[in-house]
Amino acid sequence: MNAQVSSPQPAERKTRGRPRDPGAERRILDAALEEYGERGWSGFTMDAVARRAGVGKSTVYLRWQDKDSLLIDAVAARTGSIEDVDTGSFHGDLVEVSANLYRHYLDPAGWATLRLAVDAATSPSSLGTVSARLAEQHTAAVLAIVARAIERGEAPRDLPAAPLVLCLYGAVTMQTLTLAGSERQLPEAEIRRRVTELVDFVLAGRT
Amino acid sequence: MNAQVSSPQPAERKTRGRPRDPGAERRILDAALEEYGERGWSGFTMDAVARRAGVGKSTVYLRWQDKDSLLIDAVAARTGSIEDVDTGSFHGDLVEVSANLYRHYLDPAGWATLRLAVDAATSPSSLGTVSARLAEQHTAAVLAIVARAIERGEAPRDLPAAPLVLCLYGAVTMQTLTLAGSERQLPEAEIRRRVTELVDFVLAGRT
Amino acid sequence: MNAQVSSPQPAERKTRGRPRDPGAERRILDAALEEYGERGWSGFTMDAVARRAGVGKSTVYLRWQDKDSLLIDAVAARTGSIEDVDTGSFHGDLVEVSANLYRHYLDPAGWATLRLAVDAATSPSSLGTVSARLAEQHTAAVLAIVARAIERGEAPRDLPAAPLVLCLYGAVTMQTLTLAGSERQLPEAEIRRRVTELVDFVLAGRT
Amino acid sequence: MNAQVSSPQPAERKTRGRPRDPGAERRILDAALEEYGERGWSGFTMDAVARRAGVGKSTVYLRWQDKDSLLIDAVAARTGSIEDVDTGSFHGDLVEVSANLYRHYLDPAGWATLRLAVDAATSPSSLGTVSARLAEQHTAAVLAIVARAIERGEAPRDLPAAPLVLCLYGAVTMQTLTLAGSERQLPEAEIRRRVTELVDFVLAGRT
DNA sequence: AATTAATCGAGACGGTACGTCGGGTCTTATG
DNA sequence: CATAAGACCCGACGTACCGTCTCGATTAATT
Repeated sequence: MNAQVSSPQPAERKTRGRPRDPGAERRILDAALEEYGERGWSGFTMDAVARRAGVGKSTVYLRWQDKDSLLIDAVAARTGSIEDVDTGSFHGDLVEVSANLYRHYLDPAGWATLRLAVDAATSPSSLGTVSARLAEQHTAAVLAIVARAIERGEAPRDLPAAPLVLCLYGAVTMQTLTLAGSERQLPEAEIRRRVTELVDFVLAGRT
Repeated sequence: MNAQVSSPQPAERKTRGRPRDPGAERRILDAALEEYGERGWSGFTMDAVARRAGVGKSTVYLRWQDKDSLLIDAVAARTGSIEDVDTGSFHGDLVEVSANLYRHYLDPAGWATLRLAVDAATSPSSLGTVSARLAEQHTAAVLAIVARAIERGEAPRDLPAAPLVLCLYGAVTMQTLTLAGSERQLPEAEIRRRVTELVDFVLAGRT
Repeated sequence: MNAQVSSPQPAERKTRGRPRDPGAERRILDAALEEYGERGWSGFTMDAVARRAGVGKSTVYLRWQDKDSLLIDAVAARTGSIEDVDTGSFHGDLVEVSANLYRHYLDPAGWATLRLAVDAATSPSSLGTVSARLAEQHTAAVLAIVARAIERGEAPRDLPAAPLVLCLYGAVTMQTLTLAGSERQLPEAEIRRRVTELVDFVLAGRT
Repeated sequence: MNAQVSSPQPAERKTRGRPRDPGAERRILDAALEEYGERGWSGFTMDAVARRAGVGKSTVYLRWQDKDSLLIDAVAARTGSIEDVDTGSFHGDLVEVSANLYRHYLDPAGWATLRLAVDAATSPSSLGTVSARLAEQHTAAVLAIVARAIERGEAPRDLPAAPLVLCLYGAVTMQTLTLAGSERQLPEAEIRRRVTELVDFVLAGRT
């Protein structure tokens, strides 16, 4: 998916003057993500990002109005491809998509998505919609899974999809929330175990 | 409840010289909360807090080692009394406790709890336990509710309490996450409606 | 006079390709002078000059290698025709030429000449000769006047011309130096009065 | 002399809070002068000054509002003790004071005084008076010399002192103006020779 | 007519310095 | 001693300009 979230300039296509370096954007986003991963939020510096991307600060500020916007986009760019999943069974799909989210949250960049969403919720800025947009992407993916399951007759026609998404994603979020720094290295098997437990709970008596 | 979380210096009682102004602590915490509510995280300034509290910066730093600690305490001080609930029915208790959480999250100070928990999860600092402690409080409360329900025969003995808590709290969290600034004023009825939907979903086929 | 001082590229005459816009040079110099007059040195910007001249920055940098060179030329272009003066008497000539200089210094562009000369004196750049060249022009003019006066018998054959030039020009310079922004609008009569006083002093006992 | 020219803050004496480091001011001024001497105007950086002075940038900006103000003060601080001179004879005094000025101008810091004066004359800022104040100091010194000479009977009672000062100082200024970088190392004897020539010219027929 | 080569306006580029702001510490004089 | 005030060092912020570069679009002189 990976749609720009707060997105560099509305892009008035006139092609007057030197065109923007098409590679710069990618390089900056990557640099931002790496910096964020290595130094964390409080060590995250625009100067460092620019330097690492081999770019002048003006080039960064030409595309993003401030630090937050950049980080949001950098982080949102990573938030793709969680969603498309098709294992053949309803239960399997939910486990798969939840495990994806779980893994996403264990990655510093992925976790940053959540942090920014939390920030955005109360901040007076215009970025308030970030979380909503991100959430929509996820929701849509799970809704597709549910629709498929209903088609296949694996789920009742009146299965309340919205609460299901909220519960599943929320549960994963809450669980990763309690994992401190060192514990954030879970083996794949453990992730699947935890996720399966949640899916089982959510699906109990509905298949 | 309101246990100090990272807490002003243990304060070795020796009482030589001028005693600490007993009101200062409260004034600082209040000021911190107000500042945080009005300006958000990025506008939250130690100078501003001190000024609003009518206090010197040293007085603040004498009690809290840094900005994070202060905000954590300021926020934790508000985080009380979510938990004890007894409406007489399992369903009612869950609705009540979820609504409490919902309301808590709509308050800037309450929301800050979540933000700090998110921060703490990846930060190398010693605050990593904050979220855990907070989560424990909540979990314990819901576990008590579940135990009571089982006693009353309203729930099966093998009801998986842990996933239930995660799903319910997670779902509330995710839902408030998508609420932007202006939408964060929900009428009580709307809160109950949303919460009831979630509880119904979680309890379906289990009562 | 108006010789190019650091001058737009020697221009190797080959004339293939589009010829340079003949008006651009003039427009840029004018714009530079106006900008300098309005904003002063620290507000003098290449972008602004280009914009005002209705020209791309490349067009400017194609003709002058840097900001200094442009300003020098812009300013030197205005520095003409101070020198040729012939009133018929020695005293009259000196008054005339001094008044010319005085007026020149009250004009922002003229004043800029001095500023650049001062800059050039210590800067390691190759502009070091600017002041010298300018000074030579002036000196030559006054020397001509002195020679004429000696011919006419108005001045002794051993009149030390060099110190005379230094004193006269120096005195005018120092006097304009103490004039702040608002005071730099002197009526013609006042200029003549001040200049006459200086010439009288310098000529005393020598005619 | 060395009066503050644009001078750090009017200084509202209340002595609340930590007093300003009394050494900082001196250290900053010295650092500024050294930086200016070594790197010249265009290489003169606030960061470098602060670093060299072992001081934070805020400490600098607390005392001077911007780069210009600092440089003016740094440079003005050096402009002292040119003036007091008493060799016993009128001619000797003038030679002495002129040689002092000459030497002052050959020093980068001293030359900067002139540069700033020139800047100040046209700049819209409030520093327009710098040059005037500086000039006054010098003028006053020479006037004292003239007065003494008249007392001693070495000069006529009606000697026009003002033009004399202007001519002498102006001539020295103009002469140093034509000296390029490398030529600015004159042996003491050469300075005296040049200065004596000027004084002789100015005094001719008046002693 | 097609080609070639230079110039043009526009504006993005990598840098560097600016002046501001905030964190956390330190130093006074006053309780 | 603690306190209120406020200066201190540090380092990041976002802006502004410099001088360079790269576009697409002219504009002539040369094929």
